[in-house]
Amino acid sequence: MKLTSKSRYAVMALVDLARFDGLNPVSLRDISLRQGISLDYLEQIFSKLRKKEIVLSVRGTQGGYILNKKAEEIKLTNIFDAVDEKVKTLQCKKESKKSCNGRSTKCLTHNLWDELENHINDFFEKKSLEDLVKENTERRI
Amino acid sequence: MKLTSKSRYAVMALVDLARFDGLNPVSLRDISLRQGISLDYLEQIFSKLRKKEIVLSVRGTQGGYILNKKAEEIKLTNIFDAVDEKVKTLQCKKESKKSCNGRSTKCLTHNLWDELENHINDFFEKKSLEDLVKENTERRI
DNA sequence: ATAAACCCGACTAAAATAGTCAAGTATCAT
DNA sequence: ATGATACTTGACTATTTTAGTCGGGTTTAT
Repeated sequence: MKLTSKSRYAVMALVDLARFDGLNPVSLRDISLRQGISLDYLEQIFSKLRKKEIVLSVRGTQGGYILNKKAEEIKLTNIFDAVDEKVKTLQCKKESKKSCNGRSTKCLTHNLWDELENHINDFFEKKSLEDLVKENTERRI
Repeated sequence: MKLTSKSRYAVMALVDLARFDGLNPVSLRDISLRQGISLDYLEQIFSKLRKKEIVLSVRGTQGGYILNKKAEEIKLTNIFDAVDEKVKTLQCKKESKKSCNGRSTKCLTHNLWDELENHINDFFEKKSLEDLVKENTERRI
């Protein structure tokens, strides 16, 4: 399983975007400055978010990004999926062909990792971008 | 967050050990053969498990390892902790000093990762080695 | 026209992972 | 006693992943 700064940045950037969303597109430059994330890196991340239709881009001056869905419809699962952050406990891919077919004593823990994955995915499927924005604005009152 | 093959091996090896536990010590060589894990790597892993008092070693011929606690008392948390598998979403350590103190817009997602960690740790704290052994023996009937 | 912004692919330094290797020490069986 | 078995320890290394950087585009508002 992995969960690295790329997905953390993606979530941070989208929360930032969601808060300023509505009027004008938000430029990566602004997000970069506010969140302290490298602009170049943000571009990579948003390229993926756009391909998964989580954001829309507006090119040219005054351009930027806007959310392509309501914040409440964007679940964390979608974000992680977009940036290739596999919520995956390293499994027995190679072994599965020969030995991890239920009969062998290998992969005793096979089911465990499945269970864990489901457990985590549940968490991410329930949590939406809107939840995070709310939590944050509440806290700053 | 990390969850790599080291912890997978640790769990696999301990389930294996638990199943053969009781009579004689189980040698790493046997576990290595049964589970297809490099003997050298297992030695590294068991060295850590021993230091955390999860297993006891018996040296010399006919030696090996035995569980140091009842299987039901060994929770997955303990195992992960022993092999240094931090269940930790990479956090804002460095930033926290200057900016992640509640006032800044950075670390908007700070709480999220805490929540996630707790969620996962719950899972691991409930699951014991015995659970895994049972699940496995049931499945093979 | 020009500057602001997105777009895209290649490159790379550093860290983590998944081991290997070598040289021990302890204990049992004979 | 002595050899074989098995644990003990620490150093080493190849591979992969991560977290970016860099250079060159294209689009569009003003």
